[in-house]
Amino acid sequence: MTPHLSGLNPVQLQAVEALDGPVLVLAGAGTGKTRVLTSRLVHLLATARAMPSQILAVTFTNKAANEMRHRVEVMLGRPVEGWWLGTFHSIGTRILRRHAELAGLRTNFTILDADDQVRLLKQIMAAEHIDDKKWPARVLMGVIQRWKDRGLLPEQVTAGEDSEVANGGALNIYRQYQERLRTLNAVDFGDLLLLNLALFKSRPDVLEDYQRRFRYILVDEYQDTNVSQYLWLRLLAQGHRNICCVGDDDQSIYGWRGAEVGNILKFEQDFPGAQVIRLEQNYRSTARILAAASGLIAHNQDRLGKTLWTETRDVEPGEKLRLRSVWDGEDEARFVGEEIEALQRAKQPLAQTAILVRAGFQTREFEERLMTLGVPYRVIGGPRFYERQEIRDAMAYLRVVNQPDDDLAFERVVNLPRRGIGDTTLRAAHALARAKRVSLTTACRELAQTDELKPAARRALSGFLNDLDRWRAAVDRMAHPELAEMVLEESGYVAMWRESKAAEAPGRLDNLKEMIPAMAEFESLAGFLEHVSLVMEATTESQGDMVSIMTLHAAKGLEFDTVFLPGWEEELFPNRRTLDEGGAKALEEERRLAYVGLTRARRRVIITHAQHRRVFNAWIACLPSRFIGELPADEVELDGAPGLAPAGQLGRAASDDAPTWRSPPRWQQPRGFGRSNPPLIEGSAREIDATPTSRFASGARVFHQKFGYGTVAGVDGDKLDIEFDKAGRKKVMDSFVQRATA
DNA sequence: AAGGTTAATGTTTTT
DNA sequence: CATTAACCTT
Repeated sequence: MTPHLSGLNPVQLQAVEALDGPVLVLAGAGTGKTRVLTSRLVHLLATARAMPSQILAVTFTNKAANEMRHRVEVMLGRPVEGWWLGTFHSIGTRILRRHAELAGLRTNFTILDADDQVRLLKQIMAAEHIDDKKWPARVLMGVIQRWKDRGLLPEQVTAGEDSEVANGGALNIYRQYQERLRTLNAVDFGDLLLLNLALFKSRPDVLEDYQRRFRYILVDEYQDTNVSQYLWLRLLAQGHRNICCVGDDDQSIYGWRGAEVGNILKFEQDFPGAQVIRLEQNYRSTARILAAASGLIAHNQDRLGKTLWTETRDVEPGEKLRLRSVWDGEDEARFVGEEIEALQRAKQPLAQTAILVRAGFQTREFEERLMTLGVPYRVIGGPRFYERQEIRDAMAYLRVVNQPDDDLAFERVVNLPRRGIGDTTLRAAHALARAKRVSLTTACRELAQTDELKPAARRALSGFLNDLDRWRAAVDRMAHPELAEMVLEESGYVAMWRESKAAEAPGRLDNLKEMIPAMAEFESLAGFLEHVSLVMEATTESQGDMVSIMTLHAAKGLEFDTVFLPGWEEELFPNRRTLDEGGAKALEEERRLAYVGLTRARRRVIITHAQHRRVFNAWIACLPSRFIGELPADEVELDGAPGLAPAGQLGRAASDDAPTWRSPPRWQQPRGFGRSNPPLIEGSAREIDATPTSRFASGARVFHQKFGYGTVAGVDGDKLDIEFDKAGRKKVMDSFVQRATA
């Protein structure tokens, strides 16, 4: 047997060897998915079934693509040249650049990021007199993005779908937005796929060429594809029909970004005669963790159904999951910190420990605690290098040099540092640009020729345009890192920070210095700019033995010995806002997120829920997440102070009490209703929807569990301003205090 | 054109 | 509370 096939279990082997025809591999968490993917690619190449250039392998992240490339090359023992391996977006870009002129673009088109998109939209909305207050640009952006996710160009959006947003003007804005992008010789992320679709539609000959080319297509994380990606794949696969999609419907957590679980659920209908292979043997987690995760995810309706199992099931089930009830966020961080120190004392590597949270803001308390304890940690997915202000500014300079029509970049730097090109000048330029349907640079050039501007402004503008011309002339005769250095110096941008007295100025200069050598890795300025647009993340993988803190979304695909899952509370997780927006479907996605969290753990899971949390400036009572109630009781042990734990919750579905997502959380229901626990704290029932009026008036003596006795100093709806005897003046929810008894 | 003040607004975010 | 964007004043 060939070496790349050895060590695979029978089902994995089946998945690797099923090369022809449509194949769906349902790969549960920890079942060796990556192994199968890479082996399949190696199998294709090793058996010479396909040349590298005939293989299309698509992933969602650059990380996944890089890992796949690396593992295939290691297994094969040689580098692979010329294959189409990359993210949906990078391959979409590659195809689009080859045929740019057919899509109304030039080859050097710019890829805009979310920030630029919003700024562009704001401009269009302002011109259309749409109230930014009523319809924030971000919301409209979301609407447009969603259309793009579904593969819809403006002319394909049906009138009925338009009405709800921006008084029926969203489609109009979308149309203008697309027009404007073409003028700017720019695309956004959605376009990278969408314009591929349009290209394939208008030029069947081009499509046919790719259909012939890609004899074998491989797709990772298929459950996360949106409609546009799905259509793209389906078109490309129509030639040879050798498409293999790998995914796990239970790990679909990007629905809010347009991913359609439906794509994976209906694969067999889309590709008749498809083989469906289920990878169910888990090599990662203990039997207990698997049982808990399976028990939880069984509460979802929309799933293909898989049962994960492990060979050690009966022999050594592993530790029970631990459930800990804590007083508040601070207490939670303290508890997690202590547990981590205990692991440290037990000589467990910190790198095998992770804290996985629902939302980014939750990381702060853990960071603070670990910092105090001196436990090394890293936060994954924080603010990224290329999102820093100074880097974005520098990038804008380079963009505008590389592509003169990139208005958003132009606007960003035209008066940075200040060179006397202010509002008035720009307003005139904008007006001219809009009237003539040209880019801002072009408009500015024209403006500098007329005497519409005051002499000072005119001189400043001409000066800047001359600089741009000079820099552009240097693109071909200078190495791009040197060019960048020159641009940043001559523009006065670096000087601006050098002279700045701001505390963060030195740091910003350091970052700029760091950027220049990083550019040398790319063959050209354009190559560097594309990398930044498509990859965004800095390649500096910090190493060392550290605890990882990240969101559940960021944790997908990773694994750790010990996983802490804090914040398992109603409202936070499942997230209230998500539920409000997405209903029952969203609840299932939240549950999948919980499932992803549990299945990251190899040996140990510690779940916590806080009884109170500070939300902005008020304290609120929190109930344990319904997901806690959905965990099989046998697999979980209650940890710590008895009485505080949600006894009686465990092992029965908490969602029995709150069966639908619309029903209010249990603590809002009348006392004694159903099987609800009595509130842990007297008076913790709180009104949400009704306009709240406080039971208390100014001057009332009250008692608070955390802050002790105090006097009500002011009442604002259900919020009380209380002067506490010991804790000082605080704003507190009405529901959180009781009348002082003494 | 620049700086300072006030008001709004707080999930997840592979590309 | 803490951050950011919009606004208003000089």
